Amino acid sequence: MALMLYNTAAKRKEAFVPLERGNVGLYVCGVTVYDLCHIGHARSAIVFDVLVRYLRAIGNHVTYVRNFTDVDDKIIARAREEGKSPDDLAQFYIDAFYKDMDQLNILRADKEPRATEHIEGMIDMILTLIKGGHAYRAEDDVYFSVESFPGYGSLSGRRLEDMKAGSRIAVGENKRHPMDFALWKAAKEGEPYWDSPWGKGRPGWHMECSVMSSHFLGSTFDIHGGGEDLLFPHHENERAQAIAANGGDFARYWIHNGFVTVDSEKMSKSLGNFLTIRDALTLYHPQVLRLFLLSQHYRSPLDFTRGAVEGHQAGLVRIYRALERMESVIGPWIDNKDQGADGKGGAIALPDEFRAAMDDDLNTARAVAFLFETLKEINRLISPDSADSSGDLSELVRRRKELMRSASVLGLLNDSPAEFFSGIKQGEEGIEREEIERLIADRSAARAGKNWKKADEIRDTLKSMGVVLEDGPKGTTWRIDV
RNA sequence: GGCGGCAUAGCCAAGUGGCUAAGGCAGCGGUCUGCAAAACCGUUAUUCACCGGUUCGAGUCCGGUUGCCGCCUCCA
Repeated sequence: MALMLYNTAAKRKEAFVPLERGNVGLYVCGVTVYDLCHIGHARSAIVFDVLVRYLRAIGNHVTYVRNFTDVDDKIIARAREEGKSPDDLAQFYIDAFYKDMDQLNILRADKEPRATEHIEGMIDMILTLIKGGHAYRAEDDVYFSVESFPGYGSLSGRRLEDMKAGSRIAVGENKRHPMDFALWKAAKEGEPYWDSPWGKGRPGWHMECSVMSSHFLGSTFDIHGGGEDLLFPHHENERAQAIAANGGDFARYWIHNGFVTVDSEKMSKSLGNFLTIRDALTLYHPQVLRLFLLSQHYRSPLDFTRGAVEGHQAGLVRIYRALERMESVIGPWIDNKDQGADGKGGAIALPDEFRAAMDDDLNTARAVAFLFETLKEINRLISPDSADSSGDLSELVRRRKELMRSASVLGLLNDSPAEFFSGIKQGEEGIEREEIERLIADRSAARAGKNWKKADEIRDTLKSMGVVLEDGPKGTTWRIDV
């Protein structure tokens, strides 16, 4: 079994072989911190979170680098609007990023550099590019010369001639070629700046990723990821300038996740369908969102609709109910040292079917299907009329281990059933425990007297309060309807 | 205009030329239950947008048609 990944650069699935056996370097483009993260950021973060967890689960040591873009035109504009300093604004949204991503059970990267921490490195790279004839100064700006780099366009499958021909890009007065892009931008009045050989200014957008990825992972490293929209121009430019400056191959595998649409529309502020993670979390439990976002292949576009998400909520509730029942049969699930995908050590044992799905370009949809197949087995084993239920529990223990280990690689089922159900219940504050218990006691008395009419009335009353009853051999239990 | 992607059941969705087209949600029938709920069992696509072609064999490959979407400008 070997992990196959779709490499955008090759336009096909390739066997993933790291540069150094057992050691993987991964760089993912993070966010520009000028606003709250939306559901599309969540998808990207989750996809690469799962990639990291899986790479570790199969025994790799992973160095995961994810940046924050904290200097940028949008940040400057937004800070000005809010009367804050760009630094304060950036810090505010970095904090918000962590808050949202933590809820979605997204692991921290090993290195989380900010663009502003690497300005010197960027200046050095620009100097190298100028020296090598790949960049030129135009007044106080510096541009990269795309014509100086023979492979320009190969990553995104574009040809310079085509782009020039159909170009909607205005030819900057100072640019030699319309596709040339800024490496260094002179600061205008009132903008943040750093001193440089070209005067006060700030780096162009693509610089940071070239510099920071090379800084932490070397001039040739294993995987570079990001949203598909970053392929061009960002990744194309990032790669061109990095290779032009440092040599090497830059990233060997390029992975791009597909977009999220909301009700079939691309998210945009003008359409008013810009769904932040925060808003989504008021509607759905984070685990539900996570399951939904992993329920289709990462490269496919994903349409966020209420109906689709709620379908997955129903499925997740079913899994957690089974986990709850298992707790009463074989005790709570305890994390063993050898389980979980956060380990730094060797591979963990994963079911073959799960591995086969994940090895196939992280087919999380198939991996999720495996979870549900395992769930069915588990339910069968603990079903009251199951032939197996009386005797051997080792099969159940084994199945649960398979389920939980697989789920942990997906970052799912990390809550206990109790946590999950208390998290997913809505309107619980309006419900009085004592009142419910009293009604149930009344109903039990009625049932004992075979007064079914009264018993059913009480059940209906509770139902209208959002409480569902389950009569079992050990009495009546209740839960909040979800 | 250039480049790319997608069309599989009521809905979401997997499917890497070849046994009976995964899985989830919803629905229906059954078991269990006083009745329910939950769980289990069964059931729900002779067919994969449409038309051709290649092949012994195609949802899977090729060409065309239609429809939807993305990138080419900041974007996960």
